[in-house]
Amino acid sequence: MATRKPSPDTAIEQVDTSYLESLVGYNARRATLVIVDAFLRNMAVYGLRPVDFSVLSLIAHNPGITSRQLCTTLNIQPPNLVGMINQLQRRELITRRPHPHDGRAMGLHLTAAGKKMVKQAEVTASELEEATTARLTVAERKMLMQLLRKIYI
Amino acid sequence: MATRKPSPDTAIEQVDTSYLESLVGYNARRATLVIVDAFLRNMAVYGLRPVDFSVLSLIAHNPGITSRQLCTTLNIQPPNLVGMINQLQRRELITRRPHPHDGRAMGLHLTAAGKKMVKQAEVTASELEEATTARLTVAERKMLMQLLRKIYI
DNA sequence: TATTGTTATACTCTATAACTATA
DNA sequence: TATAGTTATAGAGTATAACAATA
Repeated sequence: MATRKPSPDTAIEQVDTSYLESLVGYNARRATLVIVDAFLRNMAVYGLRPVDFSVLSLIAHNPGITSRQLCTTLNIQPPNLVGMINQLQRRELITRRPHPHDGRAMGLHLTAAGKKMVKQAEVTASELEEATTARLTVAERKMLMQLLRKIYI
Repeated sequence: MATRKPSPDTAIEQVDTSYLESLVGYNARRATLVIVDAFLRNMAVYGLRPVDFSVLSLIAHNPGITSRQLCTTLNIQPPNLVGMINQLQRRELITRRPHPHDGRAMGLHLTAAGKKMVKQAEVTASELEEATTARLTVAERKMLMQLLRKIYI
């Protein structure tokens, strides 16, 4: 029979994480890290990090969106978006056009190459969703997202 | 009637995030950020970040745990833990004692002050759990953690 | 030969202050 | 006066290489 009560200066064989595992935040963070890791690996072929994918996808579904709107939607500080947008433009995935009503702003649009990449990347993202939630049923996956939204919305 | 189909160079009034919201990763990350933000605010009185709290709590429930075990459990790189441990020791919340079986390692233990702080901090963490999951029933909260664990374990 | 703890270091991510041009 | 976009910069977080002491 193994010793149960840890006496002073006893080595820990198995780490007890039961307390941390009783916290939603701990579980949410661990799950997020696993998904982000898988995302980084699978999106590397496109040269896209999660944030780049989010930006491109939002431009795809919102042609003409401004940098400011991207910042608000994705919780990015404006100075931190500048470099990303410049890089996406240098890679000829997006273009900047004058905003129709606001001379200060620029509307962001995908190039043909950008559209093609987003299309492919979204397919990869879907496959990734399947893989990371492989142990969940369709109903459970839906339920999980509903519960998560109840926290952040 | 409002214009429905966005023509070239049309301003985006309302950003359509429906695609991103269909991804588990996006929802998990957003929820995690909300919880971490709340955690940072509420734990500031103790001078503890989430990682400091996790470290102290693991030492509390696993007296004698080594740095290496903390790193493995929390997915921290050993060099990045050194500073945290030093700081917690300087704050007289933990002590390092020789490991009983391994001369290379040090067992980590809470001081009386450390035990007192962990006790209080865990109460605050519980209150925080209540607040961040206020829109979830007890059953939903349990379900959420089970579903998250199915992703990361 | 492998592992624990450590130092030094670099790279990424995120945040703030301040500027310009337009509103 | 306020906002969009930008520059410069600082701080936090995270990663790798290499070392001494011990297994």
